[in-house]
Amino acid sequence: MPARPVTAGLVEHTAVSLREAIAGGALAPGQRLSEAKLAGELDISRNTLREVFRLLTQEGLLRHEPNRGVAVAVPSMAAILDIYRVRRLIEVPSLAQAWPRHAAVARMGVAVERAHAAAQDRDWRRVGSANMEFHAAIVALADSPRLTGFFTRIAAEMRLAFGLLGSPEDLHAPYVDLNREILARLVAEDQPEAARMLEAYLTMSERKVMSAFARLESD
Amino acid sequence: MPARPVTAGLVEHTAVSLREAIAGGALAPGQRLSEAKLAGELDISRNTLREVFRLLTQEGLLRHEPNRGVAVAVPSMAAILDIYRVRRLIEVPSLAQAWPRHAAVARMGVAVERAHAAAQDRDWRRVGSANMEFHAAIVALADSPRLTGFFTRIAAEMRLAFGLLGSPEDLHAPYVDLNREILARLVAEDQPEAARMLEAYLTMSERKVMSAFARLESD
DNA sequence: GCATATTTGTCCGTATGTATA
DNA sequence: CTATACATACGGACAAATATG
Repeated sequence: MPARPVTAGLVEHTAVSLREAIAGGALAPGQRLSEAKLAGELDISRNTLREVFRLLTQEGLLRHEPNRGVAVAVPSMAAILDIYRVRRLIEVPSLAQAWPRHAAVARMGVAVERAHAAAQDRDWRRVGSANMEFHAAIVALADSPRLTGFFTRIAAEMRLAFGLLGSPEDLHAPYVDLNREILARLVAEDQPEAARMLEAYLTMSERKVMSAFARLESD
Repeated sequence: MPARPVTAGLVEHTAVSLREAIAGGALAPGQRLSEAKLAGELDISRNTLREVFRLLTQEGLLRHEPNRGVAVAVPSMAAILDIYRVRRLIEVPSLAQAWPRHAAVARMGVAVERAHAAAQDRDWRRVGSANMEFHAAIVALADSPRLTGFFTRIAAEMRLAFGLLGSPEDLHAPYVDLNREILARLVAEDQPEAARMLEAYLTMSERKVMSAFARLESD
């Protein structure tokens, strides 16, 4: 039984599956992943799986310890603080200097509507996803491939943290209307006010995430 | 003759070598890298080399085309514009909000001295390296692991571009004294003026790089 | 503290599909 | 259009490091 007939994209395909498994909480933070076992479960070879591990390690979703294999990354307080500092640095100027008729503005609108619909269904995980999409669109306003790629990595780490915290209502719900308001200010060409609101959002969100995290660690 | 006795770090070690080969110009931009051939030359297995390729592709030094292998990335005008936009976004706030007695300030000083010494030797490549180290230290002022990692990736791309342009005197020499002045302003706790000077540097440098690039493409 | 089992790191050989001369 | 080269992926092997009893 020689090699499988599929010849392309197995690594990328597997990476997508693993990303979802991690962000979705199927793999708990800190859990070690055995090459041999996982390769067997996914029905791919160890060599292929190792390449997937390299990708996800680079993205910050896995951590690699020499001769000890890889484990799902565990978000720390320091990591969350750092992530919000970076988000402030990137998102606020992107929004402040945005052109109000940029294509990404439409993406922001779609995200707002999706968050609204999800909130009516009381599906807070979907609200969280839509919210991240909203912020990804803000970064896209800057038209910088490198910034966009960097934010994608950061967003993956945030999803990991949210998965650890659960996705309770008060972590995502308050921002549905705030996001809509930010978008309205932007299309009204009042970027300074939009940027101020975004900064307020980041401060509030950071505070909530940090306190939820503190509750979690005090077990 | 079974597996080689070395057991750790072969991938990282090889990645370092390849990075230097690329940044140093031993591998020309656009050149395709054959797995089998390179693996033979470096005396490592193809599987190991493929993992190195994943790393460097993620860093932007190589480009990967499905079923066509990897090639050394070729810097484009768009890439250089993007890099300088990102550098402005990251470096200027880092410096503006810096604590003048941060440990990274010492690194800045070392970089200034190294650049000075290299300039007296008229070794413009070494001047360029020291200059990048100076700016890496500026980013380190922000104390953000994610920002530092991101800048490392950007710096690798810049070295690639400089290698393509050659390292002529006028591309690096003017900044030795300017960097020293920026550092002096910072230790004098005049961050606003230091930040202004940094912004002026970035504008000048970007202009020179872009025009050198344009000369290169008009062949 | 030692012998042993497990797991990672690396190698090789080979099959298959895609691209190119 | 055929031949050839090459990238992609598989499986098996073994040495070294780590974990376990």
